[in-house]
Amino acid sequence: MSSNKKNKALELNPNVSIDNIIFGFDFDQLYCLLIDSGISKTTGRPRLAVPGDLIYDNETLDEAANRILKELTGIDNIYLEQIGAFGDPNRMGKESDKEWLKSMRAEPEARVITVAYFSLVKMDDFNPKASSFAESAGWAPINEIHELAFDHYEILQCAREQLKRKIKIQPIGFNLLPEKFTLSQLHKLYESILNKPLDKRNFRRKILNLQILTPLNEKQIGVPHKPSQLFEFNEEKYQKLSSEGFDNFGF
Amino acid sequence: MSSNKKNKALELNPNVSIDNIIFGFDFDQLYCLLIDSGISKTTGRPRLAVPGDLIYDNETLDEAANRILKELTGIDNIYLEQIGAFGDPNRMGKESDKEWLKSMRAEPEARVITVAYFSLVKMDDFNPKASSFAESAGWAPINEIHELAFDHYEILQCAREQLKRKIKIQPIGFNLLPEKFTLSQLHKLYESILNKPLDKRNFRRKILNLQILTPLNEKQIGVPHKPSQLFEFNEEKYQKLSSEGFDNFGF
DNA sequence: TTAGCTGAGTGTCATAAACACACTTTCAAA
DNA sequence: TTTGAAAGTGTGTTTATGACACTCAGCTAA
Repeated sequence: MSSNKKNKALELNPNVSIDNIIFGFDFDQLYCLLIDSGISKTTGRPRLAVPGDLIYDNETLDEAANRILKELTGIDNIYLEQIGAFGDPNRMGKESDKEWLKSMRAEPEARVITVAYFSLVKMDDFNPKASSFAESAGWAPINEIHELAFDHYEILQCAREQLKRKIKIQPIGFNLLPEKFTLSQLHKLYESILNKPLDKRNFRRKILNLQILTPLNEKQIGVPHKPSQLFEFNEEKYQKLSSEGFDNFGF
Repeated sequence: MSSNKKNKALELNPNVSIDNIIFGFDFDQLYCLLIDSGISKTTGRPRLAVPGDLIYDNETLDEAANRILKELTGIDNIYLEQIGAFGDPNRMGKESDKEWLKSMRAEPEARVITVAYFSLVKMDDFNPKASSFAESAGWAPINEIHELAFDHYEILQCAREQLKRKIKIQPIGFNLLPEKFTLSQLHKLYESILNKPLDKRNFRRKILNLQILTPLNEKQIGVPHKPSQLFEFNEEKYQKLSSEGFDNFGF
């Protein structure tokens, strides 16, 4: 780390990275956006990882996380929450990781602490983009991910736990849905995140009692069954609710 | 960062530090352990900060946090939980901070991300110790702290919030009490952490219903009022309870 | 046109948790 | 022996939770 160069602003910090678990939901299950850096020479398998990058010395951690999101998906203004720092000295010790580091990093041996984030995106907004750190990127169903580069699998599990914890307390789930959605979609989302079935009637009662949903004069069209009422999230009412100290959705 | 020296194990990483919010409780209010690095030349006031240090390249973040705790208090094996990373590029930008950095750090201009922890200690165990990073250290009542070095005040507030959140879910409060304690002491502890009064009878009922306390054949002695029954925390029962999926103390 | 499929939508009862609330007991000190 | 100070205790009300099964609306295909 040289510390007093003129172009400090453009300098990557070799010791701190951001990794960003990007969650999506397709009305059926949770997905995570993974990048593929190609077939590993050491394992012969594709090397899947969570998108991430070293930070620049002039950006905040949140800015870096947003930058990564933007570079990869082209989208902005996304729900983003820090998970925490992961810093096992051997977190990048797998052979396939070292191979990748050598090809990508100016200081491949440097000890890197990563700050993990998760973000919640509307899957429709996702515009896959060539990025500096991936040959390709795509959505993987969360339950079908069993192995990732570095300590990313561990980070993913922490992200799932944190999302579980958080959604019981704040209605952040709406960030995974389009503006207009049905109660069944929301129901399925909660089941996917909490990873357990929730009684339909009890769920609807609880959500509706919160009064943070505005029913629209609109229904689903073209579905081969009774069309569902559409709702939108009422940010304003929620702010009022939470300013009164409400912090429990009770799932 | 040189990356392939022989003595890598002994190298401080100039870019990553740990700060450790150490909470204590004296049966009346919450305290936080602060270090005093002497009178600032720029402000003329004592420079109070949370204990912390750069990390070594061969230690995990948890190990570094424990090291800081040990160096300062001489105690080991303490409840420790990560809060998260704080990385505003200007987090060390106050004049009094710069002054201190110049006198203490090999690379005073380096951009430092800090990983914050909080720990819960039994105040009796605290053995003040001369430490490399402080002239003196002492307990400050949490509600009387209004200003700290760096971004430590902000970190402290996050720590308080996280403790609040966590104590509703896990009985970590016992770490702040001696082995043997009374229900009133526990009651006061919860009130201090949650920062609101709790009904005595409802509190006692809730705690006792959890069945994680073992009543002892012992009472307070020498108190000028009805002596209180002493209890101890039953780790075993708690483990059983939480393995059954219990995660809500309902405060 | 109608029969059949699919998911939407709806209400009640029983149980459990939360909350509000006031008096008696035990010890030490004066 | 009186006083002060905190310990300890129970009930009724309200609110939230959880379990549970049928009808409705629209589409499709025979």
